[in-house]
Amino acid sequence: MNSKIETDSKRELILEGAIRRFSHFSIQKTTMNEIADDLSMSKPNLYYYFPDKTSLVIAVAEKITDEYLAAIDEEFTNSDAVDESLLKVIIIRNVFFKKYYMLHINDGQTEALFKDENLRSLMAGVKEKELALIAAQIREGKRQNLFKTIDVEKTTALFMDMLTGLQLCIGAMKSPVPAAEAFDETLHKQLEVARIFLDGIRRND
Amino acid sequence: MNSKIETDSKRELILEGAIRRFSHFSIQKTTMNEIADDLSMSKPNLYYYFPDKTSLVIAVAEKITDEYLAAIDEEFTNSDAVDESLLKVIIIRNVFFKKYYMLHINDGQTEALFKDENLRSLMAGVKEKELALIAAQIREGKRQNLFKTIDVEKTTALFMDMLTGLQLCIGAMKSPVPAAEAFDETLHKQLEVARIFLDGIRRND
DNA sequence: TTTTGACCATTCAAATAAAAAAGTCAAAAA
DNA sequence: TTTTTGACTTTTTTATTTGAATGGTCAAAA
Repeated sequence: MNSKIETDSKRELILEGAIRRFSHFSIQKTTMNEIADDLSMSKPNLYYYFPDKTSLVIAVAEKITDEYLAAIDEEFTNSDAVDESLLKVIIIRNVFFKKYYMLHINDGQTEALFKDENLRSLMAGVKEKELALIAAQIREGKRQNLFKTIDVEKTTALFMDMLTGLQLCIGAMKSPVPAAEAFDETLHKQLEVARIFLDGIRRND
Repeated sequence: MNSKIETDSKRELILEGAIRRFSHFSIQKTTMNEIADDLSMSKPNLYYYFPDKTSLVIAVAEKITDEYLAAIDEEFTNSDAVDESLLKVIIIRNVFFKKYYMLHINDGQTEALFKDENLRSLMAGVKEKELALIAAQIREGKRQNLFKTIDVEKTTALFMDMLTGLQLCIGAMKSPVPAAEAFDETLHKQLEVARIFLDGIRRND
């Protein structure tokens, strides 16, 4: 009997291989055979660790989104100025978006995958956690009398919708592979609007 | 020889018929035959007034966007409070978006059509004019010392991008025919964020 | 317990055929 | 001369087929 720890590390290896393929080409364009070949293993062996492609995708999504949420959390715990850290989160968002753009985990371009209830609920959960983190930060800003007496939940939702909307503008001018400049332009716009937004909810005494 | 005025009124009749079809079903789903039949005329007769479908579409787009720009202009000339009129513009935008949603003049869903250079430049011109109108209003707000010393052009662009982005969120949850609630939710979000945005650029003495 | 070659079933994409729509023209009607 | 039309051609779109690629299984070996 092999150790659980070795099985886990093999799973980890597969995940990393899958992420490499997924994020260079897309999920749709990478085959299970390619992932197996990259790792010099057979396809059935892959299926020994992951029952099907969907569960592999979900595991990948879980890993990546955990990394993302951890990065935000890290920023919030290590920061003092509330509004500065909110701007930093925008940068973190964009780093991740750029890095894992090809996965199209955000938009519904991965049509077929997104019919899967598990993936849907995973992403819903991530969005919820993300929202909770940002909301906590905004609530803290309110507590510090930095912000006006706003409805924290609603304001947070607006803030996030605004960012997402600006993000979508990138996909709207749908070149199959969006140029690097497009990402940077989006980031820039998001930062500018966020600054105005934060000014808009800032207390002015 | 028939009068020019009669020819023009016939063109107008055709335009109205086309708009009716286009906005109930989409541009793609309405055929030249359907438009002709609606008006009890033959297809070749239609082609006597419009050389091809594209030029008919462009004429329709021109008519509608003129109506839109006129509505904004009207609002701006008849208003006194700058920020109030900016919020009203959001409502006007949404009325038009809802009314002519099926035309998909905004987004690039009308793929084929949008390869047409004439239509592209028309829409670019409309966007430019729209931007100029809003910019004038924001500039007026600045002149009245209502707003901070901001870069009017950049701020206007951000304001519009923010609205467009929020608009796109509607299409992101792409149900083929978006529910009426979705429109209203978008309008509501746009108004809320716009209020915060305007607070953000407002002078606070 | 982990790994694999050989295999099946399903899905996807290229090719093709069928249908529909865009667009033309010569001639008639106004 | 301007406007209108029936009959026709060409182009585009849609449906169908078919062959290859891919996801997924299994019995057997390591």
